[in-house]
Amino acid sequence: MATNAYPRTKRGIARREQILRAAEATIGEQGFSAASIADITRQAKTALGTFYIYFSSKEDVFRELVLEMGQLTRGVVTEAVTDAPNRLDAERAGLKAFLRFVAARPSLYRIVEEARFIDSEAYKAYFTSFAKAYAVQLSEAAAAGELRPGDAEVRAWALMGIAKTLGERYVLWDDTSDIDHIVDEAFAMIRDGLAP
Amino acid sequence: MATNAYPRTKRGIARREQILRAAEATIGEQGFSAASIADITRQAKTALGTFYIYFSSKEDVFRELVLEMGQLTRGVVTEAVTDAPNRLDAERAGLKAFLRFVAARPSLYRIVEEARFIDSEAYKAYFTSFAKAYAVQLSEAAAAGELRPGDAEVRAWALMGIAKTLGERYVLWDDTSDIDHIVDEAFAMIRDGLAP
DNA sequence: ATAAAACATGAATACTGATTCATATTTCAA
DNA sequence: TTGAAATATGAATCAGTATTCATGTTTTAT
Repeated sequence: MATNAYPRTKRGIARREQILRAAEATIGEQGFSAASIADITRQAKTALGTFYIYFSSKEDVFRELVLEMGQLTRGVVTEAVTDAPNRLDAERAGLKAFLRFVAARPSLYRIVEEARFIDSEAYKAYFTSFAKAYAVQLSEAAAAGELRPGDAEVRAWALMGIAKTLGERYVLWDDTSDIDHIVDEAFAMIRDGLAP
Repeated sequence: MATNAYPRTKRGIARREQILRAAEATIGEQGFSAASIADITRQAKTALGTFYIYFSSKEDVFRELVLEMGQLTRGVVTEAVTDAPNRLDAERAGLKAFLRFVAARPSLYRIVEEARFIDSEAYKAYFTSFAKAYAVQLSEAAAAGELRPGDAEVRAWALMGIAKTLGERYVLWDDTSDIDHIVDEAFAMIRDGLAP
């Protein structure tokens, strides 16, 4: 029926979740195009048609995963940052929390990045909204004298760029590295710059 | 014949180039999956089958475009950096040259980013090799006292992350912004850090 | 207990688009 | 000039897979 209706029974709720997690794993590993609905339902141990009871299309699950990632990342970073005594400490804590999250949910992270090519609106919305909130924090911190003055929006995007790229390189590609070391080095640069 | 042989006549050389440029534009705009061979050859004003005289598959043109981007970026950045008096000036010049290049060849840039999902080996090779050369520069500059000491590899990836993300946000999404301003703000952060 | 609503199934449908191929045309070395 | 090699053509082939649907099974409200 391609209803994408929310399930009304316990069984339904569980099935939908099964399929969502299978989609996360399958699409995360194989990529959006290569992952077929059959692959997803096979992994979820359900029949092919069951997929369409809960999702109206492949794009649809994908979008839901991107949304989910948005909420999770925001939650994880926000929580990590709450008890930081100042903005610079918050930056370090936020970066570390983000990289840990990438390590914990690599598939979800890859999906968000692929969203750029599958559902660019969702991708833009995700990062633009994140950047906006981020810039507010940076701006306030600068006003409070906790940061050197500067364009908060450009800074927000630059800092997100650092986090994204380090996550890809040192967590997705090579997860044996010591995250703490990466965070320390990157943070030193963020705090003090490269000038001697 | 799916030979992917290099052409032997002037006409052949010109045709191959036509198709390559059409592939750059078409794949760059629509993305790899959405861009069909028919779209590409239509744009190149050739017959569908002609494509397979010069390229063995869609992946094949794609890979060539990624390679091409690698050479061009390296060339552009290297040249921009040659007559910088010191490493910090080189960073600024390199960032500006990169953003200008993204503005000049947005399709090529999008293709490289999509390579992560289409031909991840080519993608990894491209960035790993770039990062390696970059890290050498940073390392030597630090040894010469032009930069504060620090992990050159992490720095290289962080700096590449800044460039990539700013390129996406301020050039691909919103090319009306003033590139010089973006470069100045980002560079100030790279040089001096965020600490007050 | 029972019927209506939810949910599950997987074979069949439908469509897209990559790749091939038999056939023409053009180029170029001898 | 000429014919062998290169190049051009686009209809036909072929494979994959997203989505539907007719038919069962399970759950839940009464």
